[in-house]
Amino acid sequence: MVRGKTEMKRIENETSRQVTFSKRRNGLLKKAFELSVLCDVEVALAVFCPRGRLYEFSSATSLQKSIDRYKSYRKDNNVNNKTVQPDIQQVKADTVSLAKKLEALEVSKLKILGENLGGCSAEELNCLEVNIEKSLRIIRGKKTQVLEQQIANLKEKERTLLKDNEDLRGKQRDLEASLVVPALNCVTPLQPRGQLAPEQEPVPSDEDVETELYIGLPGVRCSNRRSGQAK
Amino acid sequence: MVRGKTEMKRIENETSRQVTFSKRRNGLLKKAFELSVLCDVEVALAVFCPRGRLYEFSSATSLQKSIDRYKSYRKDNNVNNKTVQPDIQQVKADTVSLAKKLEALEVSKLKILGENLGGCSAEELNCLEVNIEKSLRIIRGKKTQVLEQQIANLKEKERTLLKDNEDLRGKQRDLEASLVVPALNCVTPLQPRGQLAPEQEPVPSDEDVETELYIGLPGVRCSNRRSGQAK
DNA sequence: AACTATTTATAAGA
DNA sequence: TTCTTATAAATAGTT
Repeated sequence: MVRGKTEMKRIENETSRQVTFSKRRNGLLKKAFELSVLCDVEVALAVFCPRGRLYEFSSATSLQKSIDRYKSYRKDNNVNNKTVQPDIQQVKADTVSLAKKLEALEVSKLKILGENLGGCSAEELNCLEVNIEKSLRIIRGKKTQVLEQQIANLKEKERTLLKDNEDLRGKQRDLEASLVVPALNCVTPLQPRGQLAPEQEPVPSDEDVETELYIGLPGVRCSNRRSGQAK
Repeated sequence: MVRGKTEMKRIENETSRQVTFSKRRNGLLKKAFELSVLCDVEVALAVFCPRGRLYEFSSATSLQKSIDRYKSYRKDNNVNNKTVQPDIQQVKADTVSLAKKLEALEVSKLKILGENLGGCSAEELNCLEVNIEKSLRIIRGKKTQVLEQQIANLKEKERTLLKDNEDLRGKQRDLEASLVVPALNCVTPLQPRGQLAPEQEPVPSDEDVETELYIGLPGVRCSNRRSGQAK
């Protein structure tokens, strides 16, 4: 909040975390108090610090009273036995409900995937077929779209590479020229493999020059002898 | 705190108090959350608004859990609480787990149905396509099977009915014969309605015979009077 | 703990 | 309710 936004995650430095805890805890307690006074509402706050201490605030006469009110709000007003029970039942009910939804969804998915079709009527099967055909169309469309994008990207890359090649060839020609003119007896330069346009064929020199192009296989040489030719 | 310090006492203006409550409540909840995250401590907060609603925050899985921790802190942790608490947590964990599964399944189903394909790679789309094509084959096969079964059933029914018809016609012919031979003047027998082949047309008798076919309507009799006939 | 540069919170108005 | 704005308050890092 100051001198650079604080990232909303646990402060790793122990001391720093301790200091911040102290400051912010007070701030929070103060704010809780102010809210309860200004707006005339009941506020209960408990902060459990790591080393076991407890900081609490309640605008009611005690936090216990607030807890009781909370329980009352949660409709489990009774003493111990029943205090937690309804809550657990609520949660269990939620779980059961979720489990049912999950099962229904699983059955539905299985049917869509063509499994577990035992009890399906012709009508239901037809409905499934229609939905799946539609889905297939959509998915194929999306796939085409994705692939076309990939192709477009690759073509763009190809264009860039071709242009780079062109530039390199140009530079190479310049270099060749600057070498051929001052020293006619020392010519044939290395060529990039492949994609050589005819006009980029190395100019045969009058000299007995052996040019070797090496490809990446060990022991395999690609030689381009001109010895006999020039004679 | 702004445009003139706010006096720390109940805001008397109803509307103003309501607005301030809303704003400060949010601020307080936010601060409680921040404290719990930054300092890695458990914070529990409950605000009871005048109109009965409850706003709560707990960095634990639930405010109830914080209350239990509070009780434990206050050394009034009775047996009941201890026995029920782990259970409730177990059930809650189950619920969370189920909810996650449910969500994943929903996403998966949507994708299969061609919706929500935003982030799919070409590979994923291909996989979907293959699965769906397979499913489509299965469903179409099943559909064919169901329809063929229906056809088979109908054919079987037809066969049965034809056979019944045949049997009935045979009985009819027997009856006819037994009636025609001993008493030539007493003929027209009951005919099954419809589906009468031409050769089964009742042989018109020479006698003045009144034949009535009764159908199942109340008050309608189906008599085959022969009284005059026998005279 | 005190200081301060900044960020946040928020009261009032729209 | 939500947005805007001026200003009060909170607070991170420093001393």
